[in-house]
Amino acid sequence: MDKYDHQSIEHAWQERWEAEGLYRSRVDWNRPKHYALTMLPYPSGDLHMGHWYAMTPSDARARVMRMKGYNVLFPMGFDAFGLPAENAAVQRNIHPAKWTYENIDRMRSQLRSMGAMFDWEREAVSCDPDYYRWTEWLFKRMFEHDIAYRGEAMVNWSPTLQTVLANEQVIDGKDERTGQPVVQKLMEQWFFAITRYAEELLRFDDIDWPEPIKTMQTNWIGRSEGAEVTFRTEAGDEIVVFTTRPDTLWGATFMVLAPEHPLVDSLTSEEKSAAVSAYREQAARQTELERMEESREKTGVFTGGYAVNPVNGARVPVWIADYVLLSYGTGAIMAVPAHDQRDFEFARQFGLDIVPVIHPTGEAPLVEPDMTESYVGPGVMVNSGPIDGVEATLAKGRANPSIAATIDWLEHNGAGTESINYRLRDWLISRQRYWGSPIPIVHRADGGIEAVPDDELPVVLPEDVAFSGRSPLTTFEPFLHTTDSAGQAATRETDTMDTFMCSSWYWFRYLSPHAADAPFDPEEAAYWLPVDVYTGGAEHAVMHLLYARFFVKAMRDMEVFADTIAAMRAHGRDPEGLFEEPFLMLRNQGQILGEERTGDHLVIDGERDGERVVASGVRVDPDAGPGDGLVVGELLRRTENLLLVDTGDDMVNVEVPETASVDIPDIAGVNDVNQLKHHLDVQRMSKSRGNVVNPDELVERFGADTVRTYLMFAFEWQKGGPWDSRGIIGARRFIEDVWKLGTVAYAPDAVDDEASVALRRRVHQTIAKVDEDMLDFKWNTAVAALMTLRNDLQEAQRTAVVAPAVWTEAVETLLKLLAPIAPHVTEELWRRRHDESVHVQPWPQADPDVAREEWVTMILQVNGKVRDRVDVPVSISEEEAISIALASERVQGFLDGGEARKVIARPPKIVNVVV
RNA sequence: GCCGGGAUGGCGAAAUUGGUAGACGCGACGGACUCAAAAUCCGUUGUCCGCAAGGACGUGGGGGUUCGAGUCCCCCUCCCGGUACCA
Repeated sequence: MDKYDHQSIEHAWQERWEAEGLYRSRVDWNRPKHYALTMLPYPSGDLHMGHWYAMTPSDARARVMRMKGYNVLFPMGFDAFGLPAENAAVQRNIHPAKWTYENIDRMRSQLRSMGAMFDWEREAVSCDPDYYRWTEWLFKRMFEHDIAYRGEAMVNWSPTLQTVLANEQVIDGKDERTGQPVVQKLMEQWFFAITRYAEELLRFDDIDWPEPIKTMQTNWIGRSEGAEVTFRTEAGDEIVVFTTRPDTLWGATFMVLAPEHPLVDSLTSEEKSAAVSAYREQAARQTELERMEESREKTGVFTGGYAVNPVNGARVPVWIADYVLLSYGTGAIMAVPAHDQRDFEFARQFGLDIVPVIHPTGEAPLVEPDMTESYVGPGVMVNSGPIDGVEATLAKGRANPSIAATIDWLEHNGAGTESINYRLRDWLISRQRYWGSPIPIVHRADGGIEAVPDDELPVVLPEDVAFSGRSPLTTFEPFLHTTDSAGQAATRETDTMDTFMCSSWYWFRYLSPHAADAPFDPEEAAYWLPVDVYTGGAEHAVMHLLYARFFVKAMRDMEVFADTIAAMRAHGRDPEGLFEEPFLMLRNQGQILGEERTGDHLVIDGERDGERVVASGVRVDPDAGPGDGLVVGELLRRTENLLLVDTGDDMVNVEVPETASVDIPDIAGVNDVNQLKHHLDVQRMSKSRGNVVNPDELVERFGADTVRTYLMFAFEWQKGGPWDSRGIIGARRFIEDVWKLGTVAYAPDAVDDEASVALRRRVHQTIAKVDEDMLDFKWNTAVAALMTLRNDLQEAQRTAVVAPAVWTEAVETLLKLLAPIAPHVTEELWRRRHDESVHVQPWPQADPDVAREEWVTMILQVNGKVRDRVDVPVSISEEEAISIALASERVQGFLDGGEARKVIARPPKIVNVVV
């Protein structure tokens, strides 16, 4: 028996699989297809644990499907445009293309070390002209169908990055990548009309996606039912407002416009003009961040103008305030302070009228001066003319009687219409950046724009450019100057596309990455589409996954799939419903965090103040013992400047005032409380925290099979969790044990039929368990079941009484079931026994008759507490079960000579005797 | 604040969806092998009481439903993710 040497085995098999083309996937209409997709990585430089965690289980499942007889496509590529490459260019004077392709080369070889069944012939790289030619082509189709349009809009401008960001990329008024503030700026930009698909994007009927993702997308789209109501200014201009509560119109006592609203100028009276423009300037200067950091106190100014409430002719003052956003609804609201908390606060702030129009259910009528907050509960409409007495419920839209009545009234009287509003805004795809797909548009001398002809695509990024801060496209003359369709001088569009554009269609390019006359080959697409299962991180819940869905729906409407549908029909496949959604099934993995650590060992000097200690000095010293300070112990928890310290026999609360000194020898410079490490402080892995676990080193030391097995075993996949470097040894022992079982010469001393039957039973139970768990993404329990089979095989080897055929079936089943998880070691062991690859073996099938247990342990309870256990045949009847239970000595003891009041029997599981 | 998800041994986690709580693994402890250590093998390992047989307690906290609750219902606490003046 030779020793398990993971390095030689893994290298050898990776090379041989590649040479044999084991993982090439070809269209074969005689076999069912399975398109498994895992999110493509950004080529940042090195593959990290997160990639392994996401990809290797996805690979394992694809392998199971393959062994189950499916023709499986499992491709890989790189999402290669983006800002980091450009930053590298500026900082290190290396061309973005060079930086990107070098990273791709390194990551490709790291990906190969996983031993995954990626079909590298189908690799697609989004920054290849071969690829972005078709990104441009898709943009052009969008342009032709008016889905892509040019519009002026308040945009999120990042002064740091010198570019515009999508709403999805702005978190808390800061850029999600750099954390730098973002300001509002009016600019002409390219948009995709994703809002046109809002309604369709809310439907998830035919796809199997996690509920949280569906909820997040639904919230992001933010559908609101209500009405648009037209108010008229005294100058005769119309102000349209959107409201979800048209029934409260009779309580509208003023209006508020967004500071940027176009009607502000004409509304503003002369004496208010200075105050209004001052307020508008101040609002424009503010970043979103500043708006949020401000106290929630409402600000605003009166324009001096008035409008007329169309339901009752009331004259209402028009204000401007920054709590009304130009980009949502119509940029103007009717304010109903009695029944909207924001309006209420505003009205109190500026002494505006508050008129209640809902009489709360079961309470006294609202009296304005006594109100301390708005009333948003149910009741009956009052002071509301035609809808007085109508019930107002908590239901939204027409489901609420008062809203339905009001909408009918508005429509009948021409004052408004039923309307639906979305929080979702059109997708801003312009980026003032170099390293992205060019937008194939030229600007004519006459100010018009036109698309670059298809046969001139792609508009190629010029290579020989210099990088500073701004995009070189804006100044590089050879790129800038071109001619339009009439041969006149024209300039190129210098914006490039958001990289989410590239990743919104990449799974189509995988089908035929070299196709020269279409984004994808209809013959390939007709067979492989749609994607059957998609795996990746939940952080893409609203951006990538929403854009991807939008793209497929838009492509469908632009008839990009016409040839594919024709090809499907030619092959007898029904295309109905196959081009509505990109990914039929979606599953998200969690995140692997940095390793847990113990808290700092602290020495604290200071004074006791009742229960707590107020520190004068805090020092980290691992060697300190009791008596070295007032409080000595491990830091368990820190909340702001409050520490919870475990001294070994007590928990002490310590307050660390700003004046206290903090000394952490490992961290240079002046230290503060925030730098103290507390117990169980787990964080995302990052270079700056120094808690990155490098998969390359683990693969070198333990082997890819062990790393794969451990990642699948140690976590609940959807959840993730902190890395534990101690646990990996368990996976390694398991792989080594499999090696020993697979290489040992088994020769029983004697054969015991009962032991043989028992082992076979366990084998078939394991098949059923692993099969179910692997399809259901429960890798941890699948591996646990295989470990249990390992334990049984070791036992069988020790006792040496099972029949050789049973032993062989057990070992070979273990190899086949483990092959998707640990593809190298199982291949080596299998090929020592057989000529073919283990990876093309049929997936084992559980025989229920073999797996069935004959005897089980029945639980005997008295008053619901377990008092005895007895082995019974599974077929035991209720009567037999009860008589066995009552005959039990232990049960008798609790009966104490008396009668059972009641006996509940669930044979053969349990009998509960109630006394 | 609102919307999701969660809390089970020293640790990662299981639990056929109302029926033996803690499978599987890590760690720890004891033993074997060894001059010794590592590796490996065997055993123990929820807590408490008990020499033992056994008993009591135990799935974040409090109540409830049930013969029986980690699982269902109500209330509360804490943690994670998303989102936030959306009219």
